[in-house]
Amino acid sequence: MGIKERQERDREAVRRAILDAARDLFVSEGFGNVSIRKIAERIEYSPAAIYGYFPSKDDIFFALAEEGFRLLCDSASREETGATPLDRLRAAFRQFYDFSCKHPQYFALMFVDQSVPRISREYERFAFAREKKRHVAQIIQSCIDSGDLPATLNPAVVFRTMTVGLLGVAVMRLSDRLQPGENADDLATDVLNVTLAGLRSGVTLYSKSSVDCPLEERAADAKAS
Amino acid sequence: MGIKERQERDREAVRRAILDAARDLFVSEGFGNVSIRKIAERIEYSPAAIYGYFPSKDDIFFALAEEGFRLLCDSASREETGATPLDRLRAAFRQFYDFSCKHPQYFALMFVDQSVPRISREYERFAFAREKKRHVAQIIQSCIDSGDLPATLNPAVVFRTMTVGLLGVAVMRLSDRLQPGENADDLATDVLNVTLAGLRSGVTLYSKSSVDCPLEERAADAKAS
DNA sequence: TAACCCGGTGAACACTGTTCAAATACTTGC
DNA sequence: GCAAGTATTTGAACAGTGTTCACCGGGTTA
Repeated sequence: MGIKERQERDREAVRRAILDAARDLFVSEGFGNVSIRKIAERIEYSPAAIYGYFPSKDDIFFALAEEGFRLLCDSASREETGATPLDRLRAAFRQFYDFSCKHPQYFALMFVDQSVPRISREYERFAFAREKKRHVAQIIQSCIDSGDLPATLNPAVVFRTMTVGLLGVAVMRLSDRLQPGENADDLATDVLNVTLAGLRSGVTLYSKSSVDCPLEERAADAKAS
Repeated sequence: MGIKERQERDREAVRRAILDAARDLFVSEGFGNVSIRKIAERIEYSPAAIYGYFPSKDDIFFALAEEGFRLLCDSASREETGATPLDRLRAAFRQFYDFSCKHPQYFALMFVDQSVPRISREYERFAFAREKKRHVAQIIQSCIDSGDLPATLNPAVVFRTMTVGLLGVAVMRLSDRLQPGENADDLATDVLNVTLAGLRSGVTLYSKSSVDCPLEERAADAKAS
């Protein structure tokens, strides 16, 4: 009765081989230069065989994006031994920026590329990422509790505000739009400091958002699909 | 003696037709779906003819990016009738974000796409954009002069800090990574306010940068090419 | 052993950017 | 007006892309 299981294992092994080959190719050549035929050659299968495992090329990239989120969430799990809540918050977002430097291809796939927009829709599949987000929101909350951040702030909006600043730096760096004299790392530090300072200053935020997607939105989403 | 000139005009007309066709295609279908053959069909020329006007497809996109910068700089020139220097500064960056909403394809080409990174290198060609940047830097300086921003701030770094925040929001919006409950416009407002509040709070910025690229960098750049 | 099923394959389709020899259109010199 | 020369335009081809599909072969099941 182990036949079915062995078949399943084999299938999973090939699936992994495809993803590994795709990852190797796209970290070394950029995801614009990854082709089904190159992947096929690397795993010594015919190009058509890949379509028995993934319905399209985009789905391979989608799986890689998921892998990227796993990578980010794992790396961000360590190094939270900051002294103060504010230090831990700073470290968490610094790690977000560092990730964009260490894994530029993954980062582009996860946050920039327009061909993989399903991410914000696939609820179940990215539950772990939302879990991570919730964790950072707790750090933000502890900053509020300790008085490092004003009590008027919404943790979810703080999260987004800090995210987009560093996302901007990362995009600027990855798309090579900085002037020769400018340094992305220093800019990241400045953005981190300026944003935190701004948040501490007691500005009133307009955005309405919560760490988890509201239930009514989830229902509307389910109805749309 | 007008023949040479007429020839040149004809050439320029075809060049324009190519760019117009490319622009139409790429604002309606996204620049990933623009092909030389589609452009050729639109202008009723053979695909090969286009290579008499542009050395490669990337150069067409590069020309479009330049056009986008012209569009941004022009649109940003109006509406500077803010009451206070700070209002004018806010309006300038709000327009940057608005541009990303009004012309998403241009914006992606100008600030996100990795296949057009020459922009930061082509010095002469984008002199007008640096001129615009200098203008915004002057607004920032007037904010400093009026006491709306601390005198310790470097205008160029202020410029970058505000840019990357809104760039982050724009990228988030364009790549469709916001959660269903989140609103990009509100987020842009928050980022604008938080960043300005942070800058006003008297943080010390680490980045060293100037509005114009330092001369020694220009020399190094010229040597590299 | 025969039937079945399912994974892998080669070939093909419709695309893509780009190149190049050949043909055409036009300008110039006689 | 005709020939020579020069741009410009073209069709065809090359090498590549994602994707589909009829077909084949081997392991599984009856």
